[in-house]
Amino acid sequence: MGAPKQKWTSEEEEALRRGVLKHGAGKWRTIQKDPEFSPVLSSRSNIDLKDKWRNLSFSASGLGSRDKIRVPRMKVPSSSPSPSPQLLLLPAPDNVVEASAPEDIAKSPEDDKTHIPKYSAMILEALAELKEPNGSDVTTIYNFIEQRHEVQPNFRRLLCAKLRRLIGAKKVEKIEKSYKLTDAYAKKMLAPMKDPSQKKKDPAKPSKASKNLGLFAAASPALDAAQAAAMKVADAEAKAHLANEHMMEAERIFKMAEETESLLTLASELYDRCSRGEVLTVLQVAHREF
DNA sequence: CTAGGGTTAGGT
DNA sequence: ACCTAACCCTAG
Repeated sequence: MGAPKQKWTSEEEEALRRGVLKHGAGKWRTIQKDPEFSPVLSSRSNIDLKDKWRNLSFSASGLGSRDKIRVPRMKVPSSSPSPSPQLLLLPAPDNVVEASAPEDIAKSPEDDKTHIPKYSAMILEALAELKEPNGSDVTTIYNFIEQRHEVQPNFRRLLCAKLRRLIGAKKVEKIEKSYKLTDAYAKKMLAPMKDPSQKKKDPAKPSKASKNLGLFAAASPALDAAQAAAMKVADAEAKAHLANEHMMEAERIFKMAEETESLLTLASELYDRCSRGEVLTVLQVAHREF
């Protein structure tokens, strides 16, 4: 009657996404009361947030006029052609950006010839997309990465160590208790938009995903990436839910790994500081707390 | 307060 | 006619 339906605006959606990244899915009241989002979400209740997030997650992973498999229950078929029945596969191959994204972003030819797997790439990616002017705190970064990729349970500790290294490499700077990309490095990332092989995605996008994505893609390329991120988030959410049991097991291992990890972090930090010319004694290090 | 099932309005 | 998104209700 009075208010037929109040459709969600893109600002509200964006605020919701950022809220989930910052506080985690399920903390609807917290998100709604956060001064960062409350102006945008003032007309939405915590329940509205929850429902909207449910819709977003659903259409992102369910994606489908082709298949209406809502909750696909894989029963480990003995003669299935699919080699990995555990993960849900999207029917449309063209909109799967997959983990190639982080590599693109953090591709620096000459910087570290040593190891540095893709974890640092994930961090840079997270900072680039969160792009908070005052930097993002560790929890925000952690949540972002944890929802987008599946990480080992001890990742939080690794994260601190990696951040220190990135600061040393002048790619990241620390403000108060938050981290952000340095201006110099942020520019380097924005410049190359990859070669023509990237091109446009298939114009024949399946169903309504294109409706939502199209809005943002036209506005800004960065938001486009954020959209892709959001889809990954939703996907990761689903996986995380399914992998709940595995996580409990992982938690047990985490307990064991934690002590080992402390040593690794210590070593990593030592290496970091020594490589910057600091002279440390074992005693100094021993007095440091974790 | 949140999660989840259920209901209805709007759009194709 | 069917599908989705917003809204509502209720148990935990």
